[in-house]
Amino acid sequence: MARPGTEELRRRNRAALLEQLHRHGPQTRAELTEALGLNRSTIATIAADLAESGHIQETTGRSTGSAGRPSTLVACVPKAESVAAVEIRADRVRFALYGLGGEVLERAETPLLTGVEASAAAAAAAALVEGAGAEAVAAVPGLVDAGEVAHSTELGWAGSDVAADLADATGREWLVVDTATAAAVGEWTRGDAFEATKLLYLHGGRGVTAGLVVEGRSQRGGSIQLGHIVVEPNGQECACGLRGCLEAEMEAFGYAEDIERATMAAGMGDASAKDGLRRSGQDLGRALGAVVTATGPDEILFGGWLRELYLSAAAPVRSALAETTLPHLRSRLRLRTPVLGQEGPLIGAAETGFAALFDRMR
Amino acid sequence: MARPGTEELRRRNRAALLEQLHRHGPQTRAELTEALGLNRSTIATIAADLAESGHIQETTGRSTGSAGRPSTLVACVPKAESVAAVEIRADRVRFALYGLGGEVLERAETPLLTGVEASAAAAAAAALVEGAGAEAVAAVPGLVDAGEVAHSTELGWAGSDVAADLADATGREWLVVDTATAAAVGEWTRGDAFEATKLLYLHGGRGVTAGLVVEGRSQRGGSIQLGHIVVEPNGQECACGLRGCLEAEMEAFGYAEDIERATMAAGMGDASAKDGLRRSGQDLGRALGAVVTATGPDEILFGGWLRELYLSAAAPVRSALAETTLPHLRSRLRLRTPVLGQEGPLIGAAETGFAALFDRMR
DNA sequence: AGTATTTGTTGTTGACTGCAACATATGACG
DNA sequence: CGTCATATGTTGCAGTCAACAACAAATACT
Repeated sequence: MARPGTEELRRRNRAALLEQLHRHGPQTRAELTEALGLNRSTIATIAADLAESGHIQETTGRSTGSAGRPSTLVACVPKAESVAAVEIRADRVRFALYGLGGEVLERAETPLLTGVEASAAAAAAAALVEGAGAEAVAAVPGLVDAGEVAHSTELGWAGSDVAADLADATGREWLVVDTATAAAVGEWTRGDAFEATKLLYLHGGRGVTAGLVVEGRSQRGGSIQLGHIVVEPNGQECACGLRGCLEAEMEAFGYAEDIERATMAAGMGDASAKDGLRRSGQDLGRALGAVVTATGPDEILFGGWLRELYLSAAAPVRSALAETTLPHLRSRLRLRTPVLGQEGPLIGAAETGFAALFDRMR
Repeated sequence: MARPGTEELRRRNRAALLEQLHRHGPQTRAELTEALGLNRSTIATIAADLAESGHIQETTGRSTGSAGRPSTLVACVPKAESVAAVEIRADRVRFALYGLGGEVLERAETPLLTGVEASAAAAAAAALVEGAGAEAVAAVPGLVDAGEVAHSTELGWAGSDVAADLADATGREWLVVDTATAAAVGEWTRGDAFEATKLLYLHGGRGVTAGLVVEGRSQRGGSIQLGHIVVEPNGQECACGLRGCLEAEMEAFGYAEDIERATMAAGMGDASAKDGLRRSGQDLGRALGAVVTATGPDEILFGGWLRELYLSAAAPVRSALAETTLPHLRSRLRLRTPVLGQEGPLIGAAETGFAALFDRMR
């Protein structure tokens, strides 16, 4: 009875096969053999195992055009495992249940009164989730550290133990990640940023945060308060108590979530709007410069309203960045906008949950 | 013949046992059983295996004072595996050969002419190493990325492929890490910073760099050019082409490696020296603020001449840090000085090599 | 001196993966 | 349309591994 020994191998291989299908879609057994580096017979054993437990479904292979016996196609069953993802925002809580392979099984949302406490948001999330999914993950905009939200400009929270609140409200464990990091994971796994080894996602909501993801995986401390990088020593007073934070300096220009109006005004030739955008872009570039020097990403995505800011003020962002980062760090840097839009944080939260699920299976 | 399958288990367990001995010193088989979570009999098998290959030595157990048969003591054999560590500095190349368990087997150094090219430094390193050790690791002060030194203020290099130069000169593979990261690894593994989950080591040489280590392991992009964080927009011109870099601003105060003179002068009441230290500390604190916000460490070590700066200007460093980081990030932060001194980078480089060696054994 | 306790040793067992031989299903070719 | 080449699934077997249990050994305690 060698359980923790040899059976660990089986568990690892099971998890690897399922993860492969989850991430890269239906594949033939031959492709799986290649991808996992295992023997044909081993794949057969594991596939039979997973088929019996209902995780995968095999369909008799169709001809591929080339010679040889066609390989059987293997696909994961969406409902076999699912992850409940929740995004907590200032105005509402969004929920989606993702099945294996990334399919959306359910979707819902609840409006939230502004200025809501963490426990109330947790209650709203609990009502939406109702025990669905093997893992539950919440994305919260702010500085997240070990389940706690240390600071959130958007929600006005500080030191809220959201993981505990959610656990109390639902009677289960929760993972908590920050929205920017979640979105980064989403763009890497389901967007087109999978080539980036170090991906920095900027999230512009009521606050400005950033998330760093290395090879697609979030990591402890990847939650970055970009909005509280000091860009102007002795600058504007910020709600956080510091002076000259990026958020405070930007707020002085009078917009934030109201970026559309500003870009429109600038487009119509409004000089003060133009100048505001330019200076915002410059401040953002400076803050980014420090973060880039400190973390060395190779791709930066501008999400939320920063997307609009970047699209209409790319030049000042780039030039401020150029003035504050070494050539080498700059040269390998790609600046882009995300492709998943609103869904990014939810998808990324779900993928974080799936990663945990696969890890737990091993 | 199930090689890549079940034999992988054996390899993993062998490596785990050896790593345990390397990191925590001689232990009894009973302790190893506890630490690795394996069965007594399994430990016995693996120990016999490693004893035959000469990696460990078992000595009959002595009484521990408590009841029961005394457990046999197991120790790793230093010469069984070794790592060659080299530190390249502006004035010399230092070399030490470390055996399993961290023992120093050899030590040597070669003076270097100032303004030396990367290839010449590589040749000097090659002569010192001469095929010794299973792994060879070089610590270089600067921005290291995938074996290349993108920027080094101290050495005056930019875009030097040191890994390739070393490989050419020695006919073997080299790992290249930056000096600050190496020192961080050293302080974590052999110093007293093992409690830190995110350790930031500041290295003051001719340039100012930093290294980030998460749970004792260096990571891609952990090499931080702290000296090129811009602390003064439109400030002093820096050799790197930017303006207002920390290095350039500090250099304006006239010291760098000559910190002893400055602290002494300040101690004697020299007002301008005092002011220089204060302003240097302030600039350092500001740059640190950005790095802390971006990376969220829980411990910072001031190494090289920054040690002296910190010891004599802790107040301005702390207050500037307080003005540029959120309370939560600051509250869990411990500021300290390293304990390994000059040996830190070499020890850390060696430990990086041992980590690679153990990974390769698996 | 005898008992309790802890640990090393040995033979056995259940499990896993890889291999090789065979069976099966397709395309290519005459 | 039949044969051959090719690629893949299937099956029985072999080699390896870690856990377990029973036994032996070595110590402390009474």
